[in-house]
Amino acid sequence: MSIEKLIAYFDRYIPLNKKEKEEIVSLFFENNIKRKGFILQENEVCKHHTFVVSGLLKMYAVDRSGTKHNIQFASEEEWINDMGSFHLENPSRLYIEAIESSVILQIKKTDLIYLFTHYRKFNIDFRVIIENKFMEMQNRLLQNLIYTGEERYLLFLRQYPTLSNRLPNTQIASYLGITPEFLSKIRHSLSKK
Amino acid sequence: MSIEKLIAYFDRYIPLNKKEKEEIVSLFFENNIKRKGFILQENEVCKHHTFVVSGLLKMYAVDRSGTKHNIQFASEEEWINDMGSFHLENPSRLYIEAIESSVILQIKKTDLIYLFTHYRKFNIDFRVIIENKFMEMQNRLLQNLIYTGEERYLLFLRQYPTLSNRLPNTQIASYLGITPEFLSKIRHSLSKK
DNA sequence: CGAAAATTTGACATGACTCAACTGGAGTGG
DNA sequence: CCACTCCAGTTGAGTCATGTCAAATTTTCG
Repeated sequence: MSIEKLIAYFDRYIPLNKKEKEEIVSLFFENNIKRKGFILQENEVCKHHTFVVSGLLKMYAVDRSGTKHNIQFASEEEWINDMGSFHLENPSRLYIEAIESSVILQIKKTDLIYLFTHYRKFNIDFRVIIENKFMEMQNRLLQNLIYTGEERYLLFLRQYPTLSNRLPNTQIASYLGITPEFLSKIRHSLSKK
Repeated sequence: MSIEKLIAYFDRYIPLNKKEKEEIVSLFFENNIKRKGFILQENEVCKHHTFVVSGLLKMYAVDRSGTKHNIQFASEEEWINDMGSFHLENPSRLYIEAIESSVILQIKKTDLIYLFTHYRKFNIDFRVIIENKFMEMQNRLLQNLIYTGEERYLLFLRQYPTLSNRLPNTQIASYLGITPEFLSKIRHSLSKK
């Protein structure tokens, strides 16, 4: 069962007692998303927080000219949602789409808040999760400011070797903030070294 | 007294009782930072979380060629630290420097953790603070991916009108991820409209 | 007042984008 | 399981946004 993966995940950081495990089982629900399926689209309110059991999702924004910009990927044991829309309950400007067919576990906002108010543990755990995401985001911003496309590509390969293999280059380019054509040229010039 | 500003700040979001106020008074300590003074430099571990009572600070990274890249500003009623270094206790790669002479209140990591473990309130409050910072950071990343320098400059003026007036253009350019020269050209071309 | 920093300006260089055309391989329906 | 479509990847020519460097000018703060 997928829910056991989530329990094992929590258990690793904040050992859970029986009652807490039961809460998890009753509050999270499972979903299967096919390749190219969406769990969030522009103008919807992001109503759930999502834990990825297996598969791979991407979150992206679409600009005026229709170009997609990947903000985040989420694979096994990672969390994803549009935090802005989730907390403020306003329409999202983002999409969350499955790159591979995926199994996910979701929780409604009210239920997550229930967990936060009744169990200090979860509050701490989610604070730490988000602190980590914040640092990752800050690093990425810095890398975008400091490094060229080629350097960012090499850093990405080093930092996410597994992901690199699962992702088409188009998706990597969109994440790095360059065009697929330019990434192709980067790869060509790297191969000559 | 500065500490009252901090108490008023907390009080606004999470009303505090007498005991909690006393904890705040005893755990935070005041510091005066002169213009161009540092509260964090590269290779130091970031040992404190900092609340700005008055003044203005910036956090930045320095790249290979010596160029500074502003990551964040913090003025009245805002928090600043290098979260990575603070939590993992490893040497920071960032600087935090006063742009204006500032009055700040600081708390040691161990004391902050004491607050987190003994008062659910603070845990929730800091989770919300960081969620907001995360969203801000994500927005900024997106803006950097989607918009040109000129567009980002106009967005900055609109989003932070007060800050824009207090900051030299050099600092704004560094935050936007463009050179001061290029910002100057942008301003010139805007003035002709 | 005087030094240091900020701003401006111009000539030139380059990283990265756009558009269009071509190729090859992967997924899908019959 | 084959044929077909379609999408990812590649390549090249031309262009644009932004950077670099250097020098002159103005502003700011101690």
